Amino acid sequence: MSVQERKQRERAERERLIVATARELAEQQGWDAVTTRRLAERIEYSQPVLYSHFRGKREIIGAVALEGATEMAVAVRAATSRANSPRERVAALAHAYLDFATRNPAVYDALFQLDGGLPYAQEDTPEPLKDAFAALLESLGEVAGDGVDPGLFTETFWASLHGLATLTRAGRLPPEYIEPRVELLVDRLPMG
Amino acid sequence: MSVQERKQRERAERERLIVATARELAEQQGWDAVTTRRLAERIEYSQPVLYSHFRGKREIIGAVALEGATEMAVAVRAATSRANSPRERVAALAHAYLDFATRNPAVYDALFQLDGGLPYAQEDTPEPLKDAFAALLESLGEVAGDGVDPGLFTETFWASLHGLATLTRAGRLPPEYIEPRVELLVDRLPMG
DNA sequence: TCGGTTGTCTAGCGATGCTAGGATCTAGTC
DNA sequence: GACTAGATCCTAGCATCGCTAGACAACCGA
Repeated sequence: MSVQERKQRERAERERLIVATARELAEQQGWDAVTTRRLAERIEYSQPVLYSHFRGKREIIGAVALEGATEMAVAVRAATSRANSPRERVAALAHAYLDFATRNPAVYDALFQLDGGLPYAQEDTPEPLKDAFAALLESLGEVAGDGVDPGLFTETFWASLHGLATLTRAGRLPPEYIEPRVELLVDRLPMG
Repeated sequence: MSVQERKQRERAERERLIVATARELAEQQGWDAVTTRRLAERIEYSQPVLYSHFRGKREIIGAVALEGATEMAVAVRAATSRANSPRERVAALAHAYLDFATRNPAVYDALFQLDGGLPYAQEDTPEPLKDAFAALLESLGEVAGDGVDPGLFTETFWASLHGLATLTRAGRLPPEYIEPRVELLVDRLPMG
C-alpha cells in the first residue's frame, strides 16, 4: 500500500514539475519556445512522459492557466482588502489586475489568450476560474449602479482592463500613459 | 517596355491573389489552417513563389491586416456619418467596430491579435493603420471630456471594445448580453 | 525466483515554415 | 531565326513541431 502511495506522490510531484517548468520556460522565452522536446529535456524525462500526465500541450497550458487564476484571485483580493471605499477598491483592483498581467505575461496568455482547452463561463468551468471572476465581482459588483446587473458590470469592466492589457503588451498601444487610461476607466465606469 | 509593364501587372495581380486567398482560407478555417503549402496549392503555384512576394507567413498576415484596416476605417466612418449627435456617433462606432470584428474574425485577428510584423503606434506605422485609428478618433475625440486628451480617450475606449470583442469570441464571456455591455461603455465613458 | 504489470525510452510519423539548386521558359542580340 | 543570358518557377529537402507505436527495463506480488 505505502509503495503505491509513494508512487502517487512522486507522480504528482512530477506533474507539478512539468507545469512549473512550462510556466518558467514560457515566461523566459514565450510560449512558442515551450515545445514538448524542450520541456521534456528540462524536466529530464523523455517526451512521452508528458503525455502520461497531460493529453497534450493544450492541457499543459490549461494547467498553467488554472495555477494563474488562483494567484490572480489572491492578488486581486489582497489589493482590494487594503482599500477603504468602493471607489478605492476599484482602483486597487484595476492596478492589481494590470500588474499581474505585466508581471506574468505568459500566465496571462495561458489564461485569456491561448487555448488551454478549458471551459469558460459555464457550469463546468473549473473552480479557480470561477473564483478569479468572483474576486473581481466582489469589488466591482458594488459599483455597478442602479439597474445594472453586477455580473454584467464586472464583465464589462474586466473586458476593458483586458483590452488595455493585451493591446499594450502587443505593442498596439503606446506603453506610456497607461496610468491615465486606467484612471479614465476607474473614474467613469463605476457608479454609486 | 510594355512587356515589363505587363509582367509587373501580373505580379501585382498574383500578390493580390495571395492575400485574398490567405484571407479567405483564414476566415473559412482559421489562421492555423493557412499553411504555406495549402496557400500555394490554392493559388496554383509552388511554395517558393510565396516567398518571392513576402518574407514569410508573417508578412502575409500583415498584408491581410492592412487590407482589413482600410475596410474597418470605411465601415466606422460610414456608420458614424449617419449619426446626428456625438453620443449617437459613439454608439454607432461601437456597434460598427464590434460588427466588423464579428463578421471578419480572421482579419480582426490579423490586425490586433497575431503578429503581422507591422509597427503600431509609431512614426513608421503604415498609413492604413494610422487612418483606422484616425477614424475612431474623429468620433471619439469630441466626447473625451474636459482635461482629457482625445487620443488617450480614443485609445481607452478602443481598448474596451477590443476587450469585449476578443473575450467574447474566445468564449471567455457569455455571448448573450453583448448589447447591454456595449451600452454600458457608450453610456458611461464619454463625457460632454 | 519467476511472471506480469508498470513505467520509460528510442525511433518514427505526418505536418509545419522556409530554402537551396536545378530546370524551364522568356527576352533581347546577332 | 538561332543563341545566349537572365528571369521565373518547381522539385526536393532541412530542421523542427506535436504526438505515438513498440521495444525495453524495472519493479511488485506470488
